[in-house]
Amino acid sequence: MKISTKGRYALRMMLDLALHNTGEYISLKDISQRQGITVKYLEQIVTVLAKAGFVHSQRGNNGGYRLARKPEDYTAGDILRVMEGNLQPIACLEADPNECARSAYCSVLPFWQGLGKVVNDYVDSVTLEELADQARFMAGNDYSI
Amino acid sequence: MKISTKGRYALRMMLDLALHNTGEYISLKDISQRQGITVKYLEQIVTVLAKAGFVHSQRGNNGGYRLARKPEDYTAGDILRVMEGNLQPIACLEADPNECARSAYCSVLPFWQGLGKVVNDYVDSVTLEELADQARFMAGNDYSI
DNA sequence: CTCAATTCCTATCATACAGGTATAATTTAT
DNA sequence: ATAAATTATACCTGTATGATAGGAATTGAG
Repeated sequence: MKISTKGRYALRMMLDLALHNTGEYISLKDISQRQGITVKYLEQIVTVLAKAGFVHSQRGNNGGYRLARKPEDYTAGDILRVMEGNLQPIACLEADPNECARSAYCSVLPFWQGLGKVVNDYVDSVTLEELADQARFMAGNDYSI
Repeated sequence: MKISTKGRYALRMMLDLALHNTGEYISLKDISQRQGITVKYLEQIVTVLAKAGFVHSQRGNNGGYRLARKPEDYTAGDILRVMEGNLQPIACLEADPNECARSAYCSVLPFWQGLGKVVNDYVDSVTLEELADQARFMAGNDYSI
């Protein structure tokens, strides 16, 4: 019952991009220094975010990444689901194909469905802009975090 | 972001005991047949439950396990936390010793704390008795599930 | 007392995933 | 051209998960 580092780091990376959302491209090197995550690991994470259309990339010198939309148009849930897959607590609640044989008469299923719902509702209630606001508030306008 | 089979099976096992809560001891063999889980795997799970004082065991012929308290005195959260550890979404939120170095100025921490709270509040809002009611309702008094 | 049922204890094993490193190819701005 | 950056791929190590298995110890019933 844990969020993996990929999901956590993705959130911090998107937050970093939101705090430096000037329109210019931000290099992974800069993000790496601010966040204390190796460039190599960030590459793996940002590749997924780019494929999902969450960030735009620019190759070459002065290249890097920037947000594809405005910070208020991402929820934390959007970002986490891209990295972690759906946020359902058990496999039975994912796509129907690999449906559990007991599902028709599984009396615990509604309980798990309820848990999946509160989790997804919560993470979708927080936007990237709100996280950025929180970061600016805590850092007193020092966006290095 | 998944509950492991240990947690899921523990819940089904406790539910099975609740549905057969006659005061007599229930053998793992019986539970195994009803739940489709091997006796050997059930042993591992019930050992944890017994150490936590959630079930009482009786050795020897006609031995087995029974609930230590009434079904309404367990929450699903009690059972899951015993098997899964605390249900916090990230390690930073566990015991203070291995505290993250960034925690003092981590602007994402409140978000994760909020997620941990909705998860724990939800699982603590459902009792074993309520799960048993649901099972009896769905099975029409056939407690085999 | 003995036997059978059952808990208890300790291994073992395969697989998957997490977390991270390394190397090299390709693209682009200047 | 060349430097900086992305992109792709492959590899590595450790740990957790999801089981299975063998056997010892305990107990109740006959």
